[in-house]
Amino acid sequence: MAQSTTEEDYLKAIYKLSRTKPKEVSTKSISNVLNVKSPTVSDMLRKLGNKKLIKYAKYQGVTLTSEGEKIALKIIRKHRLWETFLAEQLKFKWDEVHDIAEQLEHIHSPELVDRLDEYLGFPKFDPHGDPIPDKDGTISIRHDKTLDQVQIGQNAIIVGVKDHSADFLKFVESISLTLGTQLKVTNVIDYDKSLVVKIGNSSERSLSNQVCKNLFVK
Amino acid sequence: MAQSTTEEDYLKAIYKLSRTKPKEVSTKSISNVLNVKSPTVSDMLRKLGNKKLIKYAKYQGVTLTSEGEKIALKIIRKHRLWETFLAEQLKFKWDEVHDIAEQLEHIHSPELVDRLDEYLGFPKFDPHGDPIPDKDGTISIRHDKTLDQVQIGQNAIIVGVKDHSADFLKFVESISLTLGTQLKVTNVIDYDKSLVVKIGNSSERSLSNQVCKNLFVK
DNA sequence: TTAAAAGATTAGGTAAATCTAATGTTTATA
DNA sequence: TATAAACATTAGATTTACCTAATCTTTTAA
Repeated sequence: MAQSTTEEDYLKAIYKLSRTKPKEVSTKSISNVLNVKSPTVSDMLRKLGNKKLIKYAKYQGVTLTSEGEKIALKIIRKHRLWETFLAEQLKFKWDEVHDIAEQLEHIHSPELVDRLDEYLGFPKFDPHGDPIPDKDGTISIRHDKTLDQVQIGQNAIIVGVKDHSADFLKFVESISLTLGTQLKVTNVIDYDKSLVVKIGNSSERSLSNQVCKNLFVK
Repeated sequence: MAQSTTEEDYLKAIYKLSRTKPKEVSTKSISNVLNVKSPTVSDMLRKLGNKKLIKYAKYQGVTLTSEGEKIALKIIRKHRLWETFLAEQLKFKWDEVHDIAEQLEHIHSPELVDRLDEYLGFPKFDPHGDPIPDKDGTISIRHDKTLDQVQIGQNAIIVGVKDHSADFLKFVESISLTLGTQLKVTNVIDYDKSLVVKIGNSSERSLSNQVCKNLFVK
């Protein structure tokens, strides 16, 4: 049986939350992510539980069943493939693609997703460096460290972002910190854990700890 | 104020119906096209009337206001641009693109439509030969005759289809009657108004009047 | 020209997804 | 460890888009 786009949004949210936080996902956290009140979430959890897409026991938080995870990964696959299309083919900036992909991810057509994948040359990562699940739902897990973990004197290459907000993306773009950018950590300020880095060949620049924690590097 | 996708579907249906039938569109005809019962249509007409998107007087049929027509044309523009993308870029067959475009036409992003238009090289016609409204909502009107109006001995080129059903499209494709195909009317059977035509360089073939009426030619 | 048929609208109801207010359960801390 | 705070659920209401049954209005045809 098919899902409504609302149900898909919940499954995606639960999937993403279960990656970071403890495995059990709370009603509150879903409510925050989806911008709905908690009773709304409770209702939907009961519904998804009945459909066997999540494991739900009242007051205990939820986890996806393998069926639920499969659906979540399909949505994420579509989202990231569309983001790639928008950025690479239609030349949207990386802070513009998210909202449009948020709509496109709900287009239903298995054939379309796979053709798009092929059209784009089976990309492994989206414009933000996030891995794209393949046709079978296999997704590679990110093992990269964040920039705040890089030692003084070492080099790093930007391979992804943790914060996907347009604000953050616009900021890092404005200082030329796009994917693939090389940089070198020239100093660490103990006081506020900010870093001084040299971006490419330009002059040095200070980056707050908050910024560094949101940049994946290799 | 924005429209729901349902409202958009109604506006598009009214636009299309007002092209063929008399200018005033009936509740019944909308109900047929959208596969909903007439009371549902009545409700929606009242709503669209309040929003000034249609001119609606009970029992009198409806017409679009210029605001309503503007919206309908935007949807049609999106639909036909997406169909073009699906057929030309993703290599879908012309009977496969409609259903997917039916979903894609509701993606909301003015920027996206215009970039897609540019990406495709500002196409004037979609894969079925239907004109694509431009950015300002200007649409060229089809003046082409249908194949049943071609005289014996004359040549014709397929430039469009009137029936967009997958069944019809599959059939005409199966006998190589795609857009741009040249043919010659070699005989007209008075009895059932069927035509005998020579398609390209292949052998002759009979086409029923119903088929001929659904093929636009030049 | 009027009565039956066709078509349109109103009345009343349902399901999905949301909300607020009230109540129940867990967790954290005084 | 008792209790306040935080969190989750239930109860009841709303909106949108749909339905069926009943009632109007218009059209058609006898």
